[in-house]
Amino acid sequence: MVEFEEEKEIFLEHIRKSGLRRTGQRDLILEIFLKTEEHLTSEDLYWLVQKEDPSVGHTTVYRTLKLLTEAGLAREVRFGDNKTYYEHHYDHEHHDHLICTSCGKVVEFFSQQIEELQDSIAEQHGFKLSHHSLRMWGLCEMCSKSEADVSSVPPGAQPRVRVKTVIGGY
Amino acid sequence: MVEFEEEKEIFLEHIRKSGLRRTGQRDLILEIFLKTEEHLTSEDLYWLVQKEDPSVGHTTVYRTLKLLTEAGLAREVRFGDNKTYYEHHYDHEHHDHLICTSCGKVVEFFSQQIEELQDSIAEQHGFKLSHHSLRMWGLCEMCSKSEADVSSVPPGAQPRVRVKTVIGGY
DNA sequence: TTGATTGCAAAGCATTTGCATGCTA
DNA sequence: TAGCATGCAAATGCTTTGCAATCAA
Repeated sequence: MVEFEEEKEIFLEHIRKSGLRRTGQRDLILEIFLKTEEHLTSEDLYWLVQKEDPSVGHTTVYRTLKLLTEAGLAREVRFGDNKTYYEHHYDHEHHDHLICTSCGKVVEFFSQQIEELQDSIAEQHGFKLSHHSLRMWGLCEMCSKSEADVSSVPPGAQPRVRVKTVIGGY
Repeated sequence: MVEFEEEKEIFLEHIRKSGLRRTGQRDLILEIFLKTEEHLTSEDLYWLVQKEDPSVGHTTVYRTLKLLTEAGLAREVRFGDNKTYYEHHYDHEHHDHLICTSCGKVVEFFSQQIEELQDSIAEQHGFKLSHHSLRMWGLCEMCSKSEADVSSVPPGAQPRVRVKTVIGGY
């Protein structure tokens, strides 16, 4: 069984429409991106690709992620650590992010009510909206419980977001 | 009449509490920051400071802006061009941003309803919220009117945001 | 064959850091 | 006088670009 047929077709269609070329590297990068259901940096994806084909360069991964974004398969997100993460975009509901500033956990959520309010605010200001980004930072349940007790931070917890001074606003 | 007394007092108080020192550079940078009611990068502020005192270095402006942020006088914001902007924070209502992707115009807005929805969503997920960032991108009224007609872009319009692929998510 | 694609190295940017000197408290 | 602050230069980290070689159509 072939996986991600639809996504791959969309990619090929985008390649075709834009007069670009299909290459082994692009296929491989797309494949691995689609397989990985996580927020990835270009760097992260680069290392995954390396395991399959060590000849692929950093640059190609960067360029391919841009391509996937243009094709509507990927979406760029930032969590406040000055890195660009990519997540699946095609066939994924639009959503926003809740980010734990202690352990780096990211929760995706969606609120129809907020979406509607946003549209109406944009309209009030005469804006034709193309996209938006809503991020909320705070302590997740686990981290706020163990706030006072440093030793109880989950072992191996790797904060994705190390917020010194907050980027992206309060 | 002395302007910005309150802000200056807050700054001095912060200096005191943190065991830091008051210097001419910090005073000057604060003064100019307070005078400028705009979204400024460290670079922007650096050049304004240069006009008054060419001996002040870039580093000091960076460091002082961090200080002002810690003191609660400034707030960092990002609009999608990978630069950090600063805006006044003290005694300024919390607000979010609408950004025109064509001319770079930034509109500040506030919605009590959205704030409340955010709080309730965070609560549902067990998060103790510390801050958030909501940005919406699109075309402002003027730009969407002149969309088809490139020649009618306002002369001298300096897009603050040059969005190639969107940073910060849709 | 033609022109897009690749990978390397180098360049770009915004931001941060090391360090000797200078200056508040 | 102690040690924080400053400014320079260099380093950093992520991302983009120039370019010669390679490869898809």
